[in-house]
Amino acid sequence: MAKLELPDGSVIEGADGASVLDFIRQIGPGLAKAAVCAEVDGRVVDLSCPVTNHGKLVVITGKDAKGLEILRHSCAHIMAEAICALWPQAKLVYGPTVTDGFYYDIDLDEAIRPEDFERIEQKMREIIAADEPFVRIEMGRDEAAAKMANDPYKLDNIQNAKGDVISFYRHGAGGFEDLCRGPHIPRTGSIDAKAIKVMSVAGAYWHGDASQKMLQRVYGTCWRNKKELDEYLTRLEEAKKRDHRVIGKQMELFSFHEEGPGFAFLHPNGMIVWNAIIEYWRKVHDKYGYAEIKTPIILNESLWHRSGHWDNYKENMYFTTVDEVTYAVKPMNCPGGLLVYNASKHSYREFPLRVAELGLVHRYEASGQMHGLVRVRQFTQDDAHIFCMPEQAEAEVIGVINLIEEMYGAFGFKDYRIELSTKPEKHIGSDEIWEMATDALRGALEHKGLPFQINEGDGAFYGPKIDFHIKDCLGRSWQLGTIQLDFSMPMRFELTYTAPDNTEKTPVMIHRAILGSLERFLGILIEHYAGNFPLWLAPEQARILTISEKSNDYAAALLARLKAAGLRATADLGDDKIGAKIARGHAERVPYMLVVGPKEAEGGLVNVRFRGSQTTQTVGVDAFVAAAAAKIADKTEVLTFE
RNA sequence: GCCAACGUAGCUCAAUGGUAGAGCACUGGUUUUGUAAACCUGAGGUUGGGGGUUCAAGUCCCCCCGUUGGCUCCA
Repeated sequence: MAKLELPDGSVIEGADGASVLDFIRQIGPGLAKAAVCAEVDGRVVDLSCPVTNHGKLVVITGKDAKGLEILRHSCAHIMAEAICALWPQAKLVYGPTVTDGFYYDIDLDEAIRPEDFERIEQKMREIIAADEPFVRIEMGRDEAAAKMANDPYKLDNIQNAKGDVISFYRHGAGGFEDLCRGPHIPRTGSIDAKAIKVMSVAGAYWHGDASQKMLQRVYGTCWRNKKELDEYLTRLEEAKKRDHRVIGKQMELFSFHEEGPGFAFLHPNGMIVWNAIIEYWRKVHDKYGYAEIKTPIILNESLWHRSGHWDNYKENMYFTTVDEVTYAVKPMNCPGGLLVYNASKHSYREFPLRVAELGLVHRYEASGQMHGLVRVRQFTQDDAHIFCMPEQAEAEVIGVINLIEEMYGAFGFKDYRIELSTKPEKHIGSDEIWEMATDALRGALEHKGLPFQINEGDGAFYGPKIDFHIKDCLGRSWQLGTIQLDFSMPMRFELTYTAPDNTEKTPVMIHRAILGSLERFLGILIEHYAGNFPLWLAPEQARILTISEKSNDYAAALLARLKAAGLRATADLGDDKIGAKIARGHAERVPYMLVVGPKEAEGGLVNVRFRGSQTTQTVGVDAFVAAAAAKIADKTEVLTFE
């Protein structure tokens, strides 16, 4: 007799070797139908798995996160079966689940096109309708390797598989079979045929290695039911509406042109947001004791030999030659900053020396990498270099973290992840100096009580670093800030300072960025706010809408009053009806619409309509100006008045 | 850079190989309006660029540029 204990402590018994499903049937037919897999003693197994001895049983259904993942993984196999039925010469490579779906990498000379998706889905629905069982076949590694001797991909998978038992799954009338660790759903019919969709196809290198063959990666998704699939598709639509490239056009924030691929053109509206960010940035940096400099964009090639960029980075740099002298367009700001440092002699008494630069850099990225403002070839780094003595490093890093917390908070990013990257194999500098630097970074994080993840061996060749990844309102992660200790540059540029003992020493250099790339940060902000900027960032903060042209004089006086108060305001004096003006104001994401007619003119009032809302509120002009000023000062996202 | 798809008016999109259109925006006019789009009118295009096939190309073929989705890389 075999026994299984349920989570509630009750025990069910069955014949030795009976399947997990046989046991679950004892609990109830409904559960047996809903079950996709089971956990026996913490190990996830197929329902067909025989039970011997005693154990603990947890039934997994599609409702569990684990169950959904199994549904998707099995769905990847069903898609593979469908593709093999349509293209018998297709070779299967690897088909894992990913967030919200799955993909299957396929080696096939004929291109799979979006027009083929419907055919693939149709075939998948047939396979699901046939409700064939998933049959697990186990064998030893050698036997499996012999079986797959003609398939280099599966042979590779067998070699990389953990454990001694290699398993295959067979389903479908045609005897479709694929190497897989499992577990899988009991029958193809366990999947809701209305809840699947083939999403896209893209190229992917085998093993992610650009020197290997390019495979076709077919992405699909699978949900518990049609409702969930539809919700997912709606979510994608919503995300698309937030796309900063779409909103950037709608709000006339920026544009791109063939004449400068990867170079953003900022329009007047975009510049307002840009300048608001920078104005705030300067204020905070002043508060934290930074000086600001500006160094040239184009510098003699020799500088880049000295900095090491020419050796490590020249494929990504732009060059220009004038009068037979070659110049490089800077990909980083540090070499210029070091020339500024070396322009005068330094004492430890000046330290820590914090020097910031909003530096425009160019990096030649491969064409396939560009993406709106988020990935460009020209961008502005909010850079800074801190020069200090070794014993000051940790306190300086703490100071940078404080600055980061303050700035991210102002933009509504409360949730971020921190990673500490340590010494890579290829590095310069002694182990002692690496240890000192890594301790400084770790010590700063521990002093702040911040949780962090360690990326062993992922630091730059010149020093360890801390990276900050923020989460936006859609839960997507973006790397923004970075703090790096650099041992290379101070030596290459022979930086010195006079130490308390009157000897010349090499300073420690901290290289840091808070927002990373301002262009990219603007793109992230647009998506984070879906274009609904808080008042302090909004290109147009208030718009006066007249009921008719009879109120134009009042509107003009009101506009002058708002502008005098420093508000970015305009007036819509056209002969459109008020409904049309309001609709346009909402569409253009104006935070405050001030409706004025004879009534308001008489009482010195404005009727305020809030962006995205139907509610209106009539207040005096002074009250409105004061409320708006307070919102701007607070950097709040809330528009409504108390 | 690699694989695939796409590129039509300022924007969003139509157009079996047979005269390139619509909505919004824009021009001029009518209307003087009270809370999510009044009406009329006009203008706007070497269909990304270049070559080819054809009596005829937005549409088919080739090359280039750009964009999109991924891979790789990264701020």
